[in-house]
Amino acid sequence: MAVNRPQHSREDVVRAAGRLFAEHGFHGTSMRDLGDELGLLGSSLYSHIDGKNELLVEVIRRGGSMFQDLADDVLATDADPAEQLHLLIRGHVQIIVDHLDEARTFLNEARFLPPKERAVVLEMRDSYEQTYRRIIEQGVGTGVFNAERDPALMAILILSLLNALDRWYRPGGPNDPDEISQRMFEFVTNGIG
Amino acid sequence: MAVNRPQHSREDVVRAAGRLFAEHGFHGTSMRDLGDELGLLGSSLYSHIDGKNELLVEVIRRGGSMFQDLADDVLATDADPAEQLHLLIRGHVQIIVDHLDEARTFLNEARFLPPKERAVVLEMRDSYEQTYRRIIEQGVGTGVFNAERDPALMAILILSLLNALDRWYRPGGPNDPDEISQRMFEFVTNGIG
DNA sequence: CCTACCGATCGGTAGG
DNA sequence: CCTACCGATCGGTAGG
Repeated sequence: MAVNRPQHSREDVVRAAGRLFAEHGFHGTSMRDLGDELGLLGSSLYSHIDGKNELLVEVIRRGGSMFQDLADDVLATDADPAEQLHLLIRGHVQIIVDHLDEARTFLNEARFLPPKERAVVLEMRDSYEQTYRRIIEQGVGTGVFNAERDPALMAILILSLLNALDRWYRPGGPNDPDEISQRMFEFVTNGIG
Repeated sequence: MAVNRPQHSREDVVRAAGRLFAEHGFHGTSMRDLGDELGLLGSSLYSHIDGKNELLVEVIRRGGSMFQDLADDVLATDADPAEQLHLLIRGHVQIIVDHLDEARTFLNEARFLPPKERAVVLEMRDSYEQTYRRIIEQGVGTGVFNAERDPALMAILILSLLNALDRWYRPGGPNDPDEISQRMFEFVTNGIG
């Protein structure tokens, strides 16, 4: 009897894992759940991957690298600080909207990563936050921002706004991504006062 | 042989559950973990409670009712909209700081509630969000706020800011709660521009 | 609150 | 990718 032919790629498995981890959480998703999602047995997944933890690492790595790439891209422009902040906000919203599963898993499930990989994610987040902080500081320097009291806290608050999007954004909802980023940028620069 | 004497109250069990659910998530916490936390066996917990789900419901109910009470208290004042918003922000920050475990469980684990209880939480959140929206609308009416384009979205953005606090607040950290709420209020009203 | 369990489910493996 | 498992752990119960 020949071994059955694979019907799915490793890529399919990672994507399905992202979907389930985002919706039910890492500990709320069993390998059998994941198998069901793809129409095969839980045990069959091990021909594509080494273990459940590897899937979490892979999904979160994908999520994290998108934000990292965005920060690199924005820093590579010679736009002024206000424009760079606008680009960061627009890009961040776009990532969450376009890659909701990976973003949600990155934002909500990273604490369940093995210690070493978890440390890597914490460094990535810190570096990403520093990008915001430096741009704010530059904007304070040129007078376009008025946050000299605490740019580090302002960076946290802006990221709080952005990262909460994965909790209320619904595809096809009343607000499209461009409108959301525009309103967020206006809120960040002017508040509601 | 007499039955052993209880060393813990139901209250102890619920509080310990809040601690573990907040840190490891509902599905990342076993009844044996919870027993360990209290120095007894997992099976012994069932003399205090009916099941694991009941603990989740109870912890989240406590979290949610604090925010509900805050909204009621603030609406009962005859302060102007800006002052009411300030009170909401200060109260919300205080709740998260003072009851971090219940707040984190309420904010992050409610999706694992049984359907009926989950629906109750969604209603509570919606009602709480409406409180923010109405106060913003009133402030727009009196001219103190400038958000006539979308008060509903502004309410979401303000709550995004507030609810993210449970992710970065560390007891005894560099920012005390009063300072955090003050900076948040300034950010909400003026932004960083 | 413990002893002594229960059936179900977990992540994962050997072999084809 | 399936068959046929494995030991460990899960939420929970009966009885004292």
